[in-house]
Amino acid sequence: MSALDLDATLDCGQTFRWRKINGVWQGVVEDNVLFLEYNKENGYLKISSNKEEFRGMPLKEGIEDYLGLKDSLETIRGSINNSLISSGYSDFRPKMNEIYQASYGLRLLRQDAFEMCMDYIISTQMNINMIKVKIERICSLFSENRINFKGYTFFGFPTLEQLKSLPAAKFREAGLGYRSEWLQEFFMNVDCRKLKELKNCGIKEKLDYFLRFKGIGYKVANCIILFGYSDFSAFPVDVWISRFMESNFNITGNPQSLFEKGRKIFGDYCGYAQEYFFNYSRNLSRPEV
DNA sequence: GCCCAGGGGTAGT
DNA sequence: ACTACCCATGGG
Repeated sequence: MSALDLDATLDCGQTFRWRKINGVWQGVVEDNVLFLEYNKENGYLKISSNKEEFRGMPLKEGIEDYLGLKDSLETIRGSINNSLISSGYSDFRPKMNEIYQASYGLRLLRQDAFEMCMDYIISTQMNINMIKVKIERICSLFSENRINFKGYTFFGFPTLEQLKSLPAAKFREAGLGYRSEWLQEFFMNVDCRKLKELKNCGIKEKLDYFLRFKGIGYKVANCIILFGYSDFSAFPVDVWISRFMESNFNITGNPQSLFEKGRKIFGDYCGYAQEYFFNYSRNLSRPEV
């Protein structure tokens, strides 16, 4: 088993439907309920689910894919380091090595693009705990998606058809504020076939599609592309990344220009670097996970 | 009461 | 292209 930091992976702002209870991570991924327990000493990952399979794969194989365990962290870090050198930023390397240490075993999940669209439209100007609560509130509107597992109740992620049936007022009731109309319009206008086609497209084409929706700007679009398509050339810039780039690398600018700079400096795996930065910065500002 | 959160739209330069 | 201001909600 390759190196894995399950706590960092499931609690670094890339996913919102996981919670840790009595040492066990409980999560909902699409319509799968998953319980994960990781033993750091012997590297054993205990998996339970309401289903035998995950995304058409045997459970173990499917979860290892979901967790990004097939990513070679050495390859990724090598690529980032090479990019630092070729872009003329080799003086960043000591700081990067410190960050690698702090985020060792953090992996980017293979998540669903449609699910990420809703999650990150909601995420606008909200903290992570609030995002989790709001998403859960929307999911629980559909009692037909209820899944009972090991004495707990979960809700599978709603389909587009289900979400289309919600008027903006329903989102208001759920406490989504000014994001309500964005969500309603998104579900009315999104093209599921296009979402699938984008898997074979470059980041510019993906950006071009998502930026047309109200409520999706540069940051949200990059999150969808990074977390929903596992396109590691995306580089979302939020307040944390913005502050991090300035205080550690003395790089300033608006989010769009930081996106361009991040891509140039950190290269093909800048999305991985970005998540290391986010995890590193956020851990410094809170006492305990 | 204040400030802030994985920002974005809009109107004004 | 850049800036200033507003936008709901809830927690510290």
